[in-house]
Amino acid sequence: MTIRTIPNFNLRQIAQSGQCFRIKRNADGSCTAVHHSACVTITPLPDGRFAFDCDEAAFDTVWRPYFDLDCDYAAIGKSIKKSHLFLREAYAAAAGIRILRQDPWEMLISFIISQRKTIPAIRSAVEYLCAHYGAPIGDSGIHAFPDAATLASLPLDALQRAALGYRAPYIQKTAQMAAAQPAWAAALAALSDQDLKQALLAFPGVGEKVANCVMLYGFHRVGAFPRDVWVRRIEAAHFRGRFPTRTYPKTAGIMQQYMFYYMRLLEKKEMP
DNA sequence: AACCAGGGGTACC
DNA sequence: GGTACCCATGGT
Repeated sequence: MTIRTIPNFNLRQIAQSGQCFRIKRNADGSCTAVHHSACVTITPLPDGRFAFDCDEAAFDTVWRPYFDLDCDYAAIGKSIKKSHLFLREAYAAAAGIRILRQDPWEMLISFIISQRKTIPAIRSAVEYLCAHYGAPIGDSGIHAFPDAATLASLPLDALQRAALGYRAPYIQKTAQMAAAQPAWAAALAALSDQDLKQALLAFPGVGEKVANCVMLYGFHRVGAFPRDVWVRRIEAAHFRGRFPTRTYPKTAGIMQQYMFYYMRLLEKKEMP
C-alpha cells in the first residue's frame, strides 16, 4: 500500500475525460486502472489522500509517471487567460484531470476504434479485445491490452466480433504494420511533433483527429489539440469558431481536455 | 425506434 | 486545398 497527497487529482474526472477507456469505477468509490501488464486500485481516503494498492517501487516506476504526478497542473490552470471565460469555467470544474501517459500502441488502436462511436461503445469494443485477446494480469480478472502481433494474427471476422464494423480492416492493417516494426513506438517518440504526426497519418484509419489523440495521450505531446465534434461545438459557441491554440503552444491539449470534459458535463453526458 | 457517435477514405473539383 | 458522400454498429 502506498499513500500520497496529490493535488489536482480526481479519478472520477479522469475516468470520464475520454482520454482513457479502461479505468473502472468500483462500488466502494475506488477506481482500478491498467497499464501494460500491471493494474492498480486507488482509493480516495477521507482525509483527502489517496491509497494505491501497490508497493512504493511500483508506485515510483509505473503509477507516478502514468498519472503524470510530477507535473504541476495548478500552474497550468493559472496560465489560463482571463479573457478565455469558458476555459476558466472548464478548469474550475475539471481541475482534477491529468493527461495520462498511456501506451502508444493502445492509444493508436483505441482511437482508430473511436471514430463514429460513442464513448460507451468504444469502451465495450476495447474491453472485448482485452478480455478475449489480452494476457491475464495475475488473478485480478483483468487482461492487458492485446499486443500488435496478436491483433495482426486475427482474421477479420474475429475482429468484427468486437463490433469494429468498417474499422476492422484499419485495425488489421495497422496491427500488421506495427507487428512488422516492433520498435515503431520508440522510433516515433524521438521525432518532432510535426514528424510524429506525419508518421501516425501513415497508419490506415488515422487522420488528423486520431493522430492528435495518439500524440496527446500516447506520446504525451501536450501541445497537440484534437478537434472532434465536441471541440468544434465548443469553438463555435465560445471562441468565434476557433480556439486560439497559439496562445497555449505547450498546453493546448490539456486545455482541450478540460473543455471537452466540461462541455460533456454541461450536456449531462456522465458515464459510469 | 430513429438518431448520432472523440472521423477517415475516396472521388471528385 | 476544399467539399460531398459512404462507411457498420452500438447506445440512448
